[in-house]
Amino acid sequence: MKLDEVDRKIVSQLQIDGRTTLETLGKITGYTNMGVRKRVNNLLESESIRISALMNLKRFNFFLAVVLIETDGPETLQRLLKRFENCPRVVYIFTTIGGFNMIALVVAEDKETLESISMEKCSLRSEKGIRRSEFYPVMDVNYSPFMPIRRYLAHKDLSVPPCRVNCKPCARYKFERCVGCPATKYYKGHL
Amino acid sequence: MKLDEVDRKIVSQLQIDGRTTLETLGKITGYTNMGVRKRVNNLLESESIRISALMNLKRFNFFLAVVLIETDGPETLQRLLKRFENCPRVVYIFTTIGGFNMIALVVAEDKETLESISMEKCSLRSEKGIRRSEFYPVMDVNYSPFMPIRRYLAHKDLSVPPCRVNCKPCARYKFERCVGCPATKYYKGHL
DNA sequence: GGTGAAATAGTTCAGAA
DNA sequence: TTCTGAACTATTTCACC
Repeated sequence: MKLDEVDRKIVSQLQIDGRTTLETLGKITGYTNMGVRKRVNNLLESESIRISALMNLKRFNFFLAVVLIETDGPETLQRLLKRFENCPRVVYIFTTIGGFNMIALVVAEDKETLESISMEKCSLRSEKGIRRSEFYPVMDVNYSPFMPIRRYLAHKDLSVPPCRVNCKPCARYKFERCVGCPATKYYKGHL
Repeated sequence: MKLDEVDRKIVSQLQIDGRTTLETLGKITGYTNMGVRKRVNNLLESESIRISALMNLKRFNFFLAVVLIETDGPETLQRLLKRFENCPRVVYIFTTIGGFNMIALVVAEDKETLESISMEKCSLRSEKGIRRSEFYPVMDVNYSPFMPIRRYLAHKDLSVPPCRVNCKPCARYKFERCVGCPATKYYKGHL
């Protein structure tokens, strides 16, 4: 995908405000609103860009962590990716080249719950076949506190979490040291 | 910031499509468009959410890397944060607790240029006071290829890059092994 | 990419809950 | 304080150039 000057102006503006009207985009580019509409629609339909609500981690008191993982092979890696595909607490999982072959960004609504996804049965590290892992709690997110948090707010009515690890029998959940999975009816958090 | 059921529905929908009309949001929540307008404006004005264009890393052939850094103290860390504040290639810098105290997400438009920001004078690791660093090129971004890339498309007219390291005298830039900083007039990339 | 008219959507504000 | 309804303004859409 290549962008010309006009596309660049459009995308730049939509980065600042994704709801900018076609009219305004027209003024910025010197096109009519129909002209930019076609550009914007092309960018969206080709999935070159997506216009989406990001959440302010600071405002919602989200706690973020980076998890580094070394798996014993590609099967474990694939199993992990599949298992956490719909986990609301996983923002991104990168597969990487190097000593660690997987780096994940995870999020939770308090420190206790972040601890759960660091060590409990529902954590990334709990998967069989992980040789080594490191967990880095994030103190501060620099440059922009806005992040594309996935699915945190949807359903809340499942009886089994997307990762298939039930919260109910978990000691941390029982003793109120974890708010549980946001996708299930067991969720006790504020979101 | 706390969200009620209505806010949650609104934000959920805006995550899927940030340009959803107030009318549609009204239908989803059972409110009138005025009702949701207030909600949406509150969310935006309080900076709880931001609606923004994300770029598809795959579509634009972006190369991503995770950089782990251990600094010799808080001064180095602050200096680094300040220096890369406006670097278009830095997506996020997290300050963390643990063996590494800084984790950055960086982006480039080809492998050669990614290599530059891994080792050249304009790289994060070039800062004085770094004890140790690791660089993990990302093979694959899972779950969503969309990322809030900052400032990549703006200006392109500076004579000195935001990090203050000139591209012109750099050997990699001269020998076409780096497209240069996207914020400057020396930029030779496709974006 | 642009036009112009029709259709949708957004805004304002007085008043109800 | 929060939402509604109706009138008004702005924006978007559609078929066609």
